[in-house]
Amino acid sequence: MQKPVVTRFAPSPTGTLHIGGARTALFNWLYAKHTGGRFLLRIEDTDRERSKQEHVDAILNSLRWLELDWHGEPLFQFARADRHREVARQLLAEGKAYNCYLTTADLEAMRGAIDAERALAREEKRAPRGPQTIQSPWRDRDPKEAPAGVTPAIRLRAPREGETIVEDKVAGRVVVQNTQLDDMIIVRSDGAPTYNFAVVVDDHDMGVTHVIRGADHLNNASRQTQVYLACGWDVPVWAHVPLIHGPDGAKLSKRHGAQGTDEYRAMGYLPVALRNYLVRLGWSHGNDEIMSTEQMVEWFELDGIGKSAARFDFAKLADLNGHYIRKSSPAQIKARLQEALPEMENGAVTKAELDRVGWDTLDAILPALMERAKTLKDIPAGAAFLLATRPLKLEEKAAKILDTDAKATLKSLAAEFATAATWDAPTLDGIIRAYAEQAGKKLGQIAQPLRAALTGSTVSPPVGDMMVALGCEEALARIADQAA
RNA sequence: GCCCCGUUCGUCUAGUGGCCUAGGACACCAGCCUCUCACGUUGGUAACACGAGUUCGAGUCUCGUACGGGGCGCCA
Repeated sequence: MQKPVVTRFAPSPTGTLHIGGARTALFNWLYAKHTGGRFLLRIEDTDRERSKQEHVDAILNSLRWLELDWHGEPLFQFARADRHREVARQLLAEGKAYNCYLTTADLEAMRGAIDAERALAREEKRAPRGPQTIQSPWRDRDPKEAPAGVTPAIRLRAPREGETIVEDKVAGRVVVQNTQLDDMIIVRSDGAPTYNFAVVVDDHDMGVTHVIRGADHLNNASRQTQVYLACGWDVPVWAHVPLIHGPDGAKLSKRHGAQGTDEYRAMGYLPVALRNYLVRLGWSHGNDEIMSTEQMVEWFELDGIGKSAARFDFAKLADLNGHYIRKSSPAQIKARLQEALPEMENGAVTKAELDRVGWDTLDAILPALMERAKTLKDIPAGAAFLLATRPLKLEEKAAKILDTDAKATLKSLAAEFATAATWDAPTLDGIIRAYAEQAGKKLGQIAQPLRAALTGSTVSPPVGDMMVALGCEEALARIADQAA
């Protein structure tokens, strides 16, 4: 029987959840769901300087927001240092690792010598001589010769001949000559286990069967393979996912606008849209673009992952987001908005305003706003006319529309509206249409001045909807403000 | 510099030797719908990096070149 699949996401809490990390987490989550396996979380907090609890919280929050649930409690890597050292001791006892008494100064000197030889070789147009990696003499030296007072680092006794092969589900078969790999340090001289070692021990202990992570770790995979082999453990299935680049093709960075998942929330993107966008970045299932989470789970396979890096395209994300906003219920959007508004630009002010007048004020116009929104930000922006106070400030174009003719139209229209039997959109629309017909004018000649008077703008939801949202009194007052 | 990886429309991608006069989506352009905007809808512009080879036949296989990315720590 096939072992049940165990995947994991292992972020370092040195910042917020990077959008690339979000995709990695999504892929791991999807694959676990797809195979009926488990998705685990491990916090790689061994960098004591940069690891912060606030970052752990931020990452966990982003994962929850994305609705990527993990199995059990997150494992903290730093807390497992004793276990890592124990495995290292075992390797030492078996002769698969050794104490290395090289000092930092020694290493610098050796690297300097290698660089110098390489430079010389280039000049003389010949191949560089001697080892091209750090080769510790302590690999073969008698430990009795150890200098007094120097605490050793522990190095893995890696094979110096042959090759190390990584069978990657995405990259394929990656072969690295062992001469390229030095004896990696697994425990530092201060007793702290190194990343490439701790990762292997943890993944093994957690029972991880599939390591799905960024392609920036592909080189690490060969080193880690050597650790697995030394320990006599099964090597997991590797899948190194190509990185996400910014729109200009360079590594996604601050300059591109947003790297943190929390920033996308603040920009008004829906988790369902972000998931759909992210899953199509580097993975495909035929020509399917829009897919439900259920479909993603059903379809997600490792061999659907592409080999090349993808550029982030905000326009496509926005399109997807608009789609999912339209598919949501007004209640869902209202809830999302309440959640995200405090994080948005000027959102706190808008939220205070809406809290004051009551969120129900939005109800009449929300569906019309959702129809037009690309991000949640567009909702408060589109509802701004509701919160505005008379007399309205007119945009230049709006002022232009309100010429003498238009003002006269508004005046006679106001009288018609005052007779409305009920104040709802169909009735009001009916009045507008009847008036246009009777006056022999196009609808636009009536609706545009109305729009200008109601909003001070030339762009808005349908006027009928807005009049209902504003209420009879306010709507008529705004029309009267602009009427001749 | 060394090692590893990649390269199909502007972008994300389909494509696993003949179904490709290369398909879809976003973006863009034009039309329709229409009270503006948006939605929807119809159509359009637009790509196999380059060069050799294998083959009856190559976007698909091989090699080279160019370009891009990643990695070279007692960081993670």
